[in-house]
Amino acid sequence: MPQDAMLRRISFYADLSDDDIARIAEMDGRARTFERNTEIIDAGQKLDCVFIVTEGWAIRYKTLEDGRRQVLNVLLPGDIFDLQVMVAAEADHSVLAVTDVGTWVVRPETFEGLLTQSSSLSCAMWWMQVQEEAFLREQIMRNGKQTARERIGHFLLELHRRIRIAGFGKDESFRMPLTQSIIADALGLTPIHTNRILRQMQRERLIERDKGWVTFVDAERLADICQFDPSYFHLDAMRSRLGRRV
Amino acid sequence: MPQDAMLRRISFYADLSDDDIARIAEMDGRARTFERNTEIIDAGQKLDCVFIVTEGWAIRYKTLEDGRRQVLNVLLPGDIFDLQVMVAAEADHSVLAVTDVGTWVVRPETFEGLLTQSSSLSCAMWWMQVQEEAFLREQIMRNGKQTARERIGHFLLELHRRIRIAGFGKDESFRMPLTQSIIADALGLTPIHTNRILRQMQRERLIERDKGWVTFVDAERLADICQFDPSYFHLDAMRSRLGRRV
DNA sequence: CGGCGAGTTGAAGAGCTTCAAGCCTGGTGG
DNA sequence: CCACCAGGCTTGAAGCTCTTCAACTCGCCG
Repeated sequence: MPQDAMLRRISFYADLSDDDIARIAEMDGRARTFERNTEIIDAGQKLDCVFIVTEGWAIRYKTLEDGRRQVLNVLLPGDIFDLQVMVAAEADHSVLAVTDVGTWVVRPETFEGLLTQSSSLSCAMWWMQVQEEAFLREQIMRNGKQTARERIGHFLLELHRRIRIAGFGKDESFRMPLTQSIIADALGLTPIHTNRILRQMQRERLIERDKGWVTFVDAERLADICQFDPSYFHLDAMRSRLGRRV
Repeated sequence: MPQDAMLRRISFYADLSDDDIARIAEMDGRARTFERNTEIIDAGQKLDCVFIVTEGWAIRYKTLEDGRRQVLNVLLPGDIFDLQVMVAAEADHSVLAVTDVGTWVVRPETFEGLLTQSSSLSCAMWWMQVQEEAFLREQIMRNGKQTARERIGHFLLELHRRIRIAGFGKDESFRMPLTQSIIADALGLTPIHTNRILRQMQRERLIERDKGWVTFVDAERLADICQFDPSYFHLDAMRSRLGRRV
């Protein structure tokens, strides 16, 4: 069911009642799929619906007039975008399907209804929002003050953790469909340099790459090198609030 | 009155009724001031109140373990931080007073009451939130894909516009209390290079600097050079929603 | 089998950093 | 009233990280 990804994700942020689950399952909306390499949202377009990623990877990005592209963030299954639609804003950036992407499209009123009806759902949405903003801040930190090597390691560790939260991947590895060009555009590097650093990290046995999978050989050492401190995920706060492991 | 800055700012985002204005004026809270160069919020601390800047400049920043500092954003009079407190999160970054800073401190319940009582206020808050996230994204873009020269110009143009919205500055100039070190830490540069570029921009007669004031000699040319496109402020959308100039 | 997108590698060069030193200005105290 | 100090600003020179340009390889799909 297309709402599964959303359910799985929201359960991570809040304890849902049976009513909540029913509300999400019966939520009015329609499925819409996007082929890989197609635009889901174009910068400048009027936003009129909330999207929930049910499947696949997408990227938010901005382009400068001369074509330079900056990837802002990665969207994974369970991610919701954009709550901006609530104030009828225009998109100030674009969203591109990196793989084939499945979405569930919901009218803002429907979504708003969901939030006002259930304080658990509303709270979960706040958490997702807080986390998303934290990702943006961490992205600024990484690209502003870290070396290419640190950026790439940090980025991979973040993605791994997010993929695990979304319910995919394994303990030390995950499928990573982003091209080196996309990684480069996310981290403010050239694809060439990104490639060199990735190869170097393999040579140093920090990571392994095979058929689109990334494996951390020694995640702790890597986290140490990159100064990856996952406190910005706010998992502790959620844990203590919910009284369970997250 | 300390709430003035907040009133002035919110009026920018929504048409307030007399009731709304009264609600803000009577909002329960206390004034608190911070001397320049003191911490307003420390990373890791439990957030328990909403702050509204009534006076002065502050910066949000993160530090790496080895001391490298990244400035994430600048806080100006009228800015509200942090709505994260609504989910009782811990601060994942710090806030530092750059000048002497006046704040109005409000309990989350009080603030939430304000939002639930008035849809205008709630809507204004959404706009501020959308705008703040847009600033973060623009910061990522700038630092990731622009040259030092472009970054500095873009940053100055953004600050000028924000200061104007906050109700300060003049058409082509504004008081800018950030040191070159802070600018450097915001833009992922060294203070030395920041200085060189600033001087170069003066020599090219793009800007003038005097006694902490920055003046744009030819704002249009500068915006062109930096590819500064203020659509991320979402002013058009607000204008059409409110039916007035903003 | 051919072509295309993605990945890989080398060599040269630009942009920014690092280290080092001097300057300017506003505030403090004798 | 002036000397002095500290923080911020300014400039030079050398060097490193990352970019640019160019070419080649690999794997996949029609």
